[in-house]
Amino acid sequence: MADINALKKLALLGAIKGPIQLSSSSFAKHISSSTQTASRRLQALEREGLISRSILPAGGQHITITKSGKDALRNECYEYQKIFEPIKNEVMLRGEVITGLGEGQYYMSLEGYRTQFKDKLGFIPYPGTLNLILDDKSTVLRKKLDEDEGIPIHGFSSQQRTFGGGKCFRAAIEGIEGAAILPDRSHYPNNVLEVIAPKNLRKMLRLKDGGEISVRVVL
Amino acid sequence: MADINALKKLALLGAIKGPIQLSSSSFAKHISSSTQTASRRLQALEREGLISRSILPAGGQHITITKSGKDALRNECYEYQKIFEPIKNEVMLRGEVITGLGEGQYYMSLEGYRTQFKDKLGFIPYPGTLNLILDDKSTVLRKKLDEDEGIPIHGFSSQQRTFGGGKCFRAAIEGIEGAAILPDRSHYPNNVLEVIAPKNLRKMLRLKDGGEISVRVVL
DNA sequence: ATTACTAAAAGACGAGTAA
DNA sequence: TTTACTCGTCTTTTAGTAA
Repeated sequence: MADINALKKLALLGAIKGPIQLSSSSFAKHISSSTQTASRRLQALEREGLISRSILPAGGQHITITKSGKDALRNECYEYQKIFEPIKNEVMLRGEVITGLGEGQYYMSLEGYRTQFKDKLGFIPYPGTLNLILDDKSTVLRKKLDEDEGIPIHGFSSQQRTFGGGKCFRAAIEGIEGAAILPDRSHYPNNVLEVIAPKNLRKMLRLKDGGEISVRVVL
Repeated sequence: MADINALKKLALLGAIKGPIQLSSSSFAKHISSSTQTASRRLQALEREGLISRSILPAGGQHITITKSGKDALRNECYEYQKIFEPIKNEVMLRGEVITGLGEGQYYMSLEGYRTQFKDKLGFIPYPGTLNLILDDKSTVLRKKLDEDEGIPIHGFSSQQRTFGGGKCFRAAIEGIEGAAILPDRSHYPNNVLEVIAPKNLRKMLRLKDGGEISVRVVL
């Protein structure tokens, strides 16, 4: 694995938000090394896909941290938080409502899923999922759901095709009982959270795209 | 600087809470290295005062992360959090009320400090400080106060002795207006926060030692 | 001024081994 | 079994240099 510390320094210099202009020599000071090593670090980080750069003809370079670079940093952050955070059996996640791919409605209408949710969560989900794009802090905390086994939802097959499994967690969406669902093979990036509830959450909470809500997920 | 990653692993194995029993060979697996390197890592961490160990005659060793080891981890944690946390001009700190060294009462009665607080905060502090022992999460966040310049409080001299300076921050203690004070040379470890207010906080909030309160510090 | 190569110095690694 | 030494090897670093 590449030098995560160098990546951290770049993030702290602002490369997490957008491209920053930086020369190898000035970066060398930040990581207290020679310019050669600084240059090599940047090469290595680029090679591993953690940053992307464009060397400027005038000198210096534009550096941005890529998605997988952010993931690596998020993971580190999460591990350090785990050291100091008290062990809780719940996570508070905040995010912005977005319109999903529309497939949630289809899946939630299938008997194979509906009966499982009924049995395991005690409610029949409203046909449709509410999708949230989590803020950065919540995206870090969301990793906790990956580590926990949660309530398993099994896949099944119809004559035409197979439907994948996953897991879910009881959750309170702005106080309303529901669940967060994590398909084994999600179509969404890790900063998107799918939630379901017995009722239409969009209507009940009068939500529009871009509206911010918080979800308390119980592990 | 020593291998912070090895220290992180030890923390995740529980060495932050108390001594853990661990052999070099089992630690080797956790850091994916040879037993020799694992042994060397532990030696290095001990040499730098980040962990303390006692090698057991039966084999294996007891390992605890020291105070300065915790500080190093807290610092890492804080830096990673800074990457993802939105830039806020306030920090929420939580902690437990403790009885301090009693010197707060003396210092807060001195004109040299009282007039400065009056001028800079707009209130004359009640003679006495309330001391909080912060929880781990808050201790990490408290570092933000170290980095900010805050409102400076200058030192002064009487004929007998000199009194040190420091800085303070406006704060709301359970909603009551006050301030957090950070002497340049504090007698307290970094998980203790001293707060002042125009009134006697202990009385107003009916606080006893061990009572938990939260302080919103404005930067 | 840059970036990034090559080559020599420094450092880290794991095998073998002692206690 | 352990911990931790030495030693040969491999890796990483910096100095020097080119583009």
